[in-house]
Amino acid sequence: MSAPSHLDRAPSLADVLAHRLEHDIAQGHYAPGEKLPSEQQLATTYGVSRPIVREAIGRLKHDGLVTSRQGSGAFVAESGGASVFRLDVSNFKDRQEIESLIELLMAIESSATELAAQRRTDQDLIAIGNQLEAMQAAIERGDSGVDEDVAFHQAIVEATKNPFFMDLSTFLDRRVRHFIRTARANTAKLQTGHMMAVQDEHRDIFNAIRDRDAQGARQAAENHLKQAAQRLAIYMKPV
Amino acid sequence: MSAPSHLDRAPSLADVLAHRLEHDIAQGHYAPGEKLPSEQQLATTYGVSRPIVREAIGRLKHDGLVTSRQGSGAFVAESGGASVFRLDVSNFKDRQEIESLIELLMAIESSATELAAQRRTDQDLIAIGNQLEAMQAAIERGDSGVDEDVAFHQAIVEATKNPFFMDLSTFLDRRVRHFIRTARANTAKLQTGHMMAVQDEHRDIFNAIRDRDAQGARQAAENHLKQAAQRLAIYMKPV
DNA sequence: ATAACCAAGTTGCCTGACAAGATGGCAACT
DNA sequence: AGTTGCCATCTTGTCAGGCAACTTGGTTAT
Repeated sequence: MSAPSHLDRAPSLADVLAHRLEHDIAQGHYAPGEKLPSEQQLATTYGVSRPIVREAIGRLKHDGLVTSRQGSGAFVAESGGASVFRLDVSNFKDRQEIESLIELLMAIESSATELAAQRRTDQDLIAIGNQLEAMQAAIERGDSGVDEDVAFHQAIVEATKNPFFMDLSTFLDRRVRHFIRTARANTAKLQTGHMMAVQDEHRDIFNAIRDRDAQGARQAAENHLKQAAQRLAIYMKPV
Repeated sequence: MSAPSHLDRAPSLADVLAHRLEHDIAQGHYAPGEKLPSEQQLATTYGVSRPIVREAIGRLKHDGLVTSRQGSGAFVAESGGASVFRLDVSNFKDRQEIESLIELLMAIESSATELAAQRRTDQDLIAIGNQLEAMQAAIERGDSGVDEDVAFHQAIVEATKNPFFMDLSTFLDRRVRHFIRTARANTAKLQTGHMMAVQDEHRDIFNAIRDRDAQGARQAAENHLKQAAQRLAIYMKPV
């Protein structure tokens, strides 16, 4: 079935070529705006076939590092560097990586909560309140409430109206939530006492947002995330 | 939302196919761990050739959405969602987007400064101090000092030892700096008075980091970024 | 000199083919 | 029977060659 015993699969030729070109561009070997060699030429110099070159270049195009014009050639993108940022998270649960990820999540979420308090519309507030109630219902139902927890934070982030916050938060929440799930499967320890605390912290955040108290919202969010990180630490295996 | 409405260029077949598969996976049309149709099959069903299918799937692999095993097939990745986050920034001067970007930058940078104050080694402090002096030299030289400014912040972020902060900050700094450069080319207005203020704010940050005053570092950073945003607003064209 | 034009180069895409790895079933053996 | 070993078959990875659409720069004709 799954059992993804990921031995490092051999990198494909397109992989190594893409990385090589990427490296050459970053190193300034090809200047911005410069035309890079034709596919045929790259194929011969690197000893691979043209489809491989196409795949590699296609990847760079996708990452905004080069743009190509039919009939003309491929050019490395101007405007210093890529127009898309890639955040690679190795699926592997490396403790260090998870902690770094959580730090980033805390930074994003606390700022987002502050902004949400400043900008929330009445509709935003209603949405956040609904998620708060959904969380309450989950608790009384005896559910894990992880999904509702995430939804609550998502509703807050959406009130910022900042797409970057929204996207990043979605991604990070997903990641961390996934980590929690897999980790919890090992320890299998339910903590209903914790959830009451979570809900109290959530309520503080909600009240601050309701009152448009930006500073208070930030502090409430920081407090909540700090507590959450501590609760989470239980699931972390000691190194 | 992130409609790739690249007006300049018609989307390639691989593009549309990749987006389509991406959409199907996100929509749950293909479950995690499920094997998706063979390349040949996809080629016939979508009416394109196998190389195109390969390119599209290669892109999804690159983004961590699917994994493929030679001889077996391609499977959509487990672990809820992608393992890489893509932040697409349309290269061009959309005021809304720049403001959102700057907000994100402020969130990252102020948190990073706080962390840096907690974790800095003596070596980190020296590196940051060096950049501070370089900035001073640039001012006295009459330079723009944008590069030195960025380098100062980079040195701080590196002191966090958090790779995600480092990478994201690098990207955002690059983007914003690029915006400043192009915008400044229009207004072409040098502001030596501003730079003295910048330097003062930088010094406050430095001192707080030196004293390991996390709270003070955060406040100094927030103050600096707030001021910087206001100075930057000059370059923003009214909508 | 200027304008139309054509040939070479380049990307976008296709067909066909072979090698390497994986899978499932069939046959042989215990 | 149950297990083991082998093989046909499928799938991905890679290659070769070729045609169409487009860009570019020089050449020719006016």
